[in-house]
Amino acid sequence: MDVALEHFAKGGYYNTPISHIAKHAGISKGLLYNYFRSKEDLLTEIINRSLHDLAGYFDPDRDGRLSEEEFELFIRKLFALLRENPAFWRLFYQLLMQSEVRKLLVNTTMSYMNRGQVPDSNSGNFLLLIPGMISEYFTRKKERKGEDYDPALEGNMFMYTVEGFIMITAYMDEIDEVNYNKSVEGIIKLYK
Amino acid sequence: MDVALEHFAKGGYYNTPISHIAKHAGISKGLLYNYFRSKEDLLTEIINRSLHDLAGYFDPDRDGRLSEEEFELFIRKLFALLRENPAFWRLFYQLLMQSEVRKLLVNTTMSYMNRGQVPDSNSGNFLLLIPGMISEYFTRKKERKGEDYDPALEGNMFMYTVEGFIMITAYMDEIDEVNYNKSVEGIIKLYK
Amino acid sequence: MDVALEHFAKGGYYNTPISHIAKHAGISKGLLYNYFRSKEDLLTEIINRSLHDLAGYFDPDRDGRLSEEEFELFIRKLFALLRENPAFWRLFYQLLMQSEVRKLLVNTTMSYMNRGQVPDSNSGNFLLLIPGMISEYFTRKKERKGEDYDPALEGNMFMYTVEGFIMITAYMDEIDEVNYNKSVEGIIKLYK
Amino acid sequence: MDVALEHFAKGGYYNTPISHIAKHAGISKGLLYNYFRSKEDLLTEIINRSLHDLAGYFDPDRDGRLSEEEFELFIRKLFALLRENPAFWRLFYQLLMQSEVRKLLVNTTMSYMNRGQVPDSNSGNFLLLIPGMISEYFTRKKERKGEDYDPALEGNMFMYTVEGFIMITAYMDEIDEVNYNKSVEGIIKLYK
DNA sequence: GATGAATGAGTATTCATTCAT
DNA sequence: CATGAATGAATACTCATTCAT
Repeated sequence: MDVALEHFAKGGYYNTPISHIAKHAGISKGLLYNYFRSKEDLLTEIINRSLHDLAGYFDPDRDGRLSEEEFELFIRKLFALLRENPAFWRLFYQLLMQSEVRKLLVNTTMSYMNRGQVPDSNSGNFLLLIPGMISEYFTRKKERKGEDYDPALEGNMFMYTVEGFIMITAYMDEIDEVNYNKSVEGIIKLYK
Repeated sequence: MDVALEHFAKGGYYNTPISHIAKHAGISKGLLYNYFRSKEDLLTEIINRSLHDLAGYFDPDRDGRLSEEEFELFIRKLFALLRENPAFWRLFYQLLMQSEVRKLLVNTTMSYMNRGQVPDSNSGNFLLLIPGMISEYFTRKKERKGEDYDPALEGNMFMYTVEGFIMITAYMDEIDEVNYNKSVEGIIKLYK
Repeated sequence: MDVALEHFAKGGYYNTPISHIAKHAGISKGLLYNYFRSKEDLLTEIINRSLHDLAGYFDPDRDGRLSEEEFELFIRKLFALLRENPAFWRLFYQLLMQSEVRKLLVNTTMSYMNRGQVPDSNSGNFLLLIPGMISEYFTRKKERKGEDYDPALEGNMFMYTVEGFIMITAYMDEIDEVNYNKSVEGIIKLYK
Repeated sequence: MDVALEHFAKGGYYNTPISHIAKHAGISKGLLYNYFRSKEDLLTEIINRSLHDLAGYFDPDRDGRLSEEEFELFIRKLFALLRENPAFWRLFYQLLMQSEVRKLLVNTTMSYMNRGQVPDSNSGNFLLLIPGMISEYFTRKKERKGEDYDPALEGNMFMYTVEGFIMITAYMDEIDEVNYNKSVEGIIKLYK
């Protein structure tokens, strides 16, 4: 699965032959098909594994609402995962960009991230997959910020920024430590 | 080309057979090959056409630097183009997400957007393709904003936000007018 | 037809698209099809034209037998034609080398060269297409040469040599005048 | 490879679809591509295999010069190979007759036949591929034959004859034993 | 568990030929 | 007479998947 992730992320899922993966993994095609029913099954397993890891980080106390501390923690964890495994994010976005695969992916992801709340499935970004808690967080924040504060706008701006940051960072050949840290702190400062 | 763009954007470039495009365009495969030398040529022509339209909007007075008005105009134009032809942006991002195609695309785009300035080619976002003027804009802005202002960070935050906004908007089934406008004004207000 | 001959000879009949010929001839494909019913028809016309020229040189007095002078003349004419239009010979041999085309070609050629005499059609060389007169010539020559002379062998050796000479000469980038002339005289001296 | 050789020789390399070969060989196209990377690769392997067999027969004692016995042996071996596998020679000549393929073929052959000596590459006959030893043989022969003997002419006449003999024999439907043997002995007697 | 030979449906591309203008 | 847009059958090659061993 690691080898497959790496090659899917680099060459694209449809462009990477199963034989190529088998060869680089040092096994035969036949054996690969003993473990995965199909190429799509292999892909699904890769996605699932990473989403499973991801799911653990959200809403640690499982009360369905993000405190300010949880919000900051959530952002830091998300970005930490990004740095640990950028190949996964490249694959993830690559699939998300293909309209016909996206619905499949969105559904799979939702079963991990969400507990029954169905978001507007038409928007393809990652954070909308866990929209309930996010929008609720910004709604609550209005109390701190006063009348002029527009929670819907702020929530969206936050999502744009995070989405863009993930995408850009995932595709950098190597990450500049200083800029990376400044960006993370900048996002937290602006939207916490 | 319109039919091809539509199908490439929906099903993915590699996943869309040329026969499928020909059929939906109501012509034969052979005729398609009278107009385009190859599938890749068709893709390139589609990209070029849209980039050509795009290129006209940057730096209207051609002095290589963005005034505040030009900056705002640039953002508005960019987002207007996004609404006019979201399919192009879906295709564009789809290709940008595939590491092996990206360099080709980046080079093509650069020849349109840039005048000899070579950006850090490793980051795959759109705005980095016109990086000179953007970073210069934020550097100049420091004079207005004072000592605490970090132009590098602000430039990056701006890029993340725009990138995320384009991506998310391009993939929405239909755009909520109110939210869309609020987002545009929000981005301008925050980063102009 | 000249353009076609040139390209057929260089690139091969099957490898040379009709469009390529039309373009180099400065006409449209459509016009070409006004003059020739098919690609094969074009080929046939080219062959016929050259064979027609060729046919005039054999057996000038039309008595069905070669005198010694006619034999020498025939060789000289044959080799002169070779030098005038080596491209035709390259095309001719090229086609002759393809078993499936050869029968067609052999038949066409025979209708020009021969008057009803059917040679062993299995041997693919040029001279066998006019075998009657040749073999008759060497049979008569036995009278001059005596008991040890084997007309069948001599006729064959003659054919091998001429065939090889044509083939090798037709494919030379440029002909060395001295060697060419020595070869011609050598063949005449040895087999006249 | 045997099936392919047979069909290439009969129908021509460019005219024989790979599917046709696979069908007659009783395997699928896919399997064929497990063994050969491309149609051209299949062709190259066929040529190489036969050239490999051929190469063993030249200059048996590897001293770079042909004795009279070696010369005779060489001719006999060459003609024996011709009878064993005429299809190969038909294919070989067929390719040699196509100007655009010929250089490729000449180079491949030379790496087998030759040890660094580069002949005039423009003439397309087989024997010129091993020209050094041949011309050297006839030069030496002058000592035996006296002042009037022209080694260049004799070498050429020899080549014409052999070339013509191979070509004509390779394309005969069936070989007449008596004529074949007489021709072999005739060539040896005339040029040894 | 492990292999890799074998398959066949699918895909990009070419090209002779037609035909309306 | 002349064009070139249009077609569709043919062809090399790929690759997910199966299965006997």
